[in-house]
Amino acid sequence: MTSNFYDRIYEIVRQIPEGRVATYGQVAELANLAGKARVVGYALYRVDMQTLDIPWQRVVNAKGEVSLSPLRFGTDYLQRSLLEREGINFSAAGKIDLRKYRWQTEPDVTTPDADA
DNA sequence: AAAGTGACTGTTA
DNA sequence: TTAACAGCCACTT
Repeated sequence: MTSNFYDRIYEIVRQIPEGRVATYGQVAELANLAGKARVVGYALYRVDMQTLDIPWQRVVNAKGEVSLSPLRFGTDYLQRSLLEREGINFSAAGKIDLRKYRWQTEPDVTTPDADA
């Protein structure tokens, strides 16, 4: 049961620090599963039902919004609550500023756009 | 085994 | 800016 993919995914998600969020695509990439973002979502979908040891709430979609299944309707409020509790701020549209809260595991140059 | 589904993402309009 | 399409791969039936 549970393919290796899932174990890898869970491992990554567990490493997301508080006050930070990661996208499904990002988690997939870190888990060596680039392009399989949907699989990540599927894995987390199961995790929610099996265990709560994983901070699934810190995983959001590329739009910076909380994604959820119509089956879990209502849990979006829970997820948002948990994230706000960690210090993450939501916009009026209910979106997260990924530029600021995205879990960055790689050193980027921040694109110093010319010389101001 | 084939077809359908999905907690996604990037491109195009 | 949002909305719709297609691509993507694993899981379920």
